[in-house]
Amino acid sequence: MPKAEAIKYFTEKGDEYKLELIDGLEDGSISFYSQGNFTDLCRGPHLPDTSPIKAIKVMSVAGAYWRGDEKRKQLTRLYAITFPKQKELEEYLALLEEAKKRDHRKLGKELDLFTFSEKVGAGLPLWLPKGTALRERLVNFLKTAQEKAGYVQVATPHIGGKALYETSGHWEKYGKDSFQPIQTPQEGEMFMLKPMNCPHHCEIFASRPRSYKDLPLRLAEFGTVYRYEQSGELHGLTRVRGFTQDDAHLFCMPDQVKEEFKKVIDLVLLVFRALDFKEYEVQISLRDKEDRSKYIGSEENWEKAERAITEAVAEKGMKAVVEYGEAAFYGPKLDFMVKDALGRKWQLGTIQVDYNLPERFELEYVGADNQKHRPVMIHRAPFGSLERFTAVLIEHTAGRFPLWLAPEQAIILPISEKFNEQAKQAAELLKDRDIRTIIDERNEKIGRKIRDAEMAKTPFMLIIGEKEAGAGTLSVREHGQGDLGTMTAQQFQALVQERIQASFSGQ
RNA sequence: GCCUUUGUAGCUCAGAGGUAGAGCACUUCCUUGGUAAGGAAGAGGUCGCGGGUUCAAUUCCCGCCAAAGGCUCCA
Repeated sequence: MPKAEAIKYFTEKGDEYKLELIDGLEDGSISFYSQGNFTDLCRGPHLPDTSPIKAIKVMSVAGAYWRGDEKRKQLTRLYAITFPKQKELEEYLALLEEAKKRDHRKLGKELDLFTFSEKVGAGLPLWLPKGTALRERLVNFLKTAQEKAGYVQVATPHIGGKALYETSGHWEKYGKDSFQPIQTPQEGEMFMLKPMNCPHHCEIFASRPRSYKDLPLRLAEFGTVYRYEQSGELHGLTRVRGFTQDDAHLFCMPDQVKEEFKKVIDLVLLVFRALDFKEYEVQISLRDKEDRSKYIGSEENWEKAERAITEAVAEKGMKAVVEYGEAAFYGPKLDFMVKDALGRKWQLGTIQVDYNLPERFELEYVGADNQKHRPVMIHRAPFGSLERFTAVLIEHTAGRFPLWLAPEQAIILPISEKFNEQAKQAAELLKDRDIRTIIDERNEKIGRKIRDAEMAKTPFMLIIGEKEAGAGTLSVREHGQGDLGTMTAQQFQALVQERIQASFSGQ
């Protein structure tokens, strides 16, 4: 249809939205499609005809901003799904049901990992003992890996003077949308809850003169930060207002950037491999192509930073997608995206090259030439945040954590109360052998104890009855597998160690 | 923040203008049982919070808070 005719058609219909769309279309590329007596502007075709549509279900309704712009009006969007066969629709719905069972919010509650309290506040997770046990293991795992990679740990406070964020640019960029400054009895004195760790780390770098011999300086901190996320964005542990980043800032000389960046890629991949994350997308997050006002720093710095990332990725031989407009305001990023149970993508690991904050904080080191030089910063977090990482881990494993991470690795199940004493002795023995063990001392039958332990997804169940008490052995049952037979505590320990080692060597 | 929906016991949920109910969990007792739920009794709730309408509100209306699915945002 010619453009003029299309405009006439929608003017008569009084459809301002379609008129706006036509306005942006080339004359000659304007097509209409009809279905029955319904005719509308459509780029089409989606289907040759409607015959394959046999099963339809409306999934949800939601408001959606016109053309994705939150300053524009919101229209009602209907989400519906169709299949050629009713059975396929049912299968798809069953699949969704299965995915919901892996939902970390549901499993987090069932497995006693974390909780929320209205009194504490939305988006402020409370880690329960079992969740904390898991979290601490993740932390220790990464700390060990980082120590090997030449990182040093630092610790900084949860707040920082407002001036710190004026220097970094965070105040200007996010100040209004942040938790507001904290006042003190001292007139005019203000502190911010820290939304990032980098400014504090910059000050550590600046705390004394640095030599090129000190570089790269790798400052690591499991730093808890607070961001006032929009209320509608909060989502379980994946999007929260208080979270702990496995953060580090690497201060390097310009010619060290690429090499350091590649080493960080290796660290992220090590983490993903250890946790069996096989499906992830590597995303190069660059600036918005049109709107450059969102970013700080010179064109030259940005180009250098983007080049460092692109080249490092190419030299690593990694497949990556490029997304424009996804960069941080101070620099481009390499993001590792992983999907949750329902297929929603989340950013976990991130590595960022930053020429700008060192400039803003006037960071310097003395080079071999005895001249002052500006370092380059790499911001990086392999997990991203412990909260989000744990959430995705729960959904990937459906709560059946790798043995080395399981809050409880074994549960001792006495056949009857008569064997509780022997169970306690066995538990002590296993704890001495560094196996996290609990006992089910309840007055219940063995079938019941096994059922509950299976539901709690405890990796190993150790049954002690008359036979075992007499022989000094344990009957071992593996979660989801069944009876493995009897063995001594020593043999069981060997089994556990073997399993843990296997999970680290990629089976 | 915006749109739609939801909020009843620790959990999953039923209920109705006349001050609440089930299953599981919990406590006690009986049972001492060998690989996925033994039996009985008991206890447990300001029906998210604050207003309003009404003789009477947990139920109807308004506001707030929180949650779910989207949109927008994400240092």
